[in-house]
Amino acid sequence: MDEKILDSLARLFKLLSDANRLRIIFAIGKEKKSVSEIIEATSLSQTLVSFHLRPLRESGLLNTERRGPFVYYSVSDPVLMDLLVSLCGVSPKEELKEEANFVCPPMRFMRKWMT
Amino acid sequence: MDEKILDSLARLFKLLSDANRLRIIFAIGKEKKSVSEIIEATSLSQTLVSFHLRPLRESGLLNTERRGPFVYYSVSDPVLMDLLVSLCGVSPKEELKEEANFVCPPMRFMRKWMT
DNA sequence: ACATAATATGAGTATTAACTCATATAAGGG
DNA sequence: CCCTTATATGAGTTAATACTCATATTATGT
Repeated sequence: MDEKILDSLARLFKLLSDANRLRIIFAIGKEKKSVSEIIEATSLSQTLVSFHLRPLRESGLLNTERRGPFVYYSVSDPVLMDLLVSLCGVSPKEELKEEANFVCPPMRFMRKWMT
Repeated sequence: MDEKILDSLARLFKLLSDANRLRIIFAIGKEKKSVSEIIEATSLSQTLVSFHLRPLRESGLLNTERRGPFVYYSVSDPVLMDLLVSLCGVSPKEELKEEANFVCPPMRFMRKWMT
């Protein structure tokens, strides 16, 4: 059993294990959102949003693109968004729910743990 | 967007976000393993194993069953094991790999993040 | 009842992660 | 060049989590 793999799996789960980071990811959804928009949507402080954006960006879960004074963040892999929407049964944009309704066993398992 | 759901999702990810807890879950696999066997398989100290078993048990991810002086732990939902095996591409028992090879998008996404 | 093996737990320490504050950098407009 | 807005970052604090040690509990055999 390779220790490296366990570590990287634990790292991925750790990135997703904070409610504020999840809020931020949900706020971005499948669009490109500037930091200001994320702050507005989440009601978190600017510093806290930037603080959480860092590990999400550095791990590669989020992409950035600067346009003038704004930095736009987006979820690198749309499937991550589908996965979270599917797990939570709630989408920032209602129409996302359709395409996100995964019915494979892993999804069913995880959904069981949502209260 | 319901805050409760985000919290419970974060909690589930948190349970899976520690490499030692993953080691313990992998050590159990799809069988029933006594604490002694888990200690032996993981080379972690007795106290540390019991320490990590507690939240896994209390959250319901693991089941317990006492037989004489031994307490046997098992993974409550076999799909969790499939999910982890599928993500890591490594199984304690080789034959598990077959049935664990999920090809749905969420799995492909997560697998991308394993180094 | 005592000795031993298996497991759990309370209390303390240490490490890490989350958060805040002040300040820095970057861009655009006057 | 200065001023304003947008974002990032270093340093410090607090809070949570991982770990250790000593000891408690539960069960079994004698």
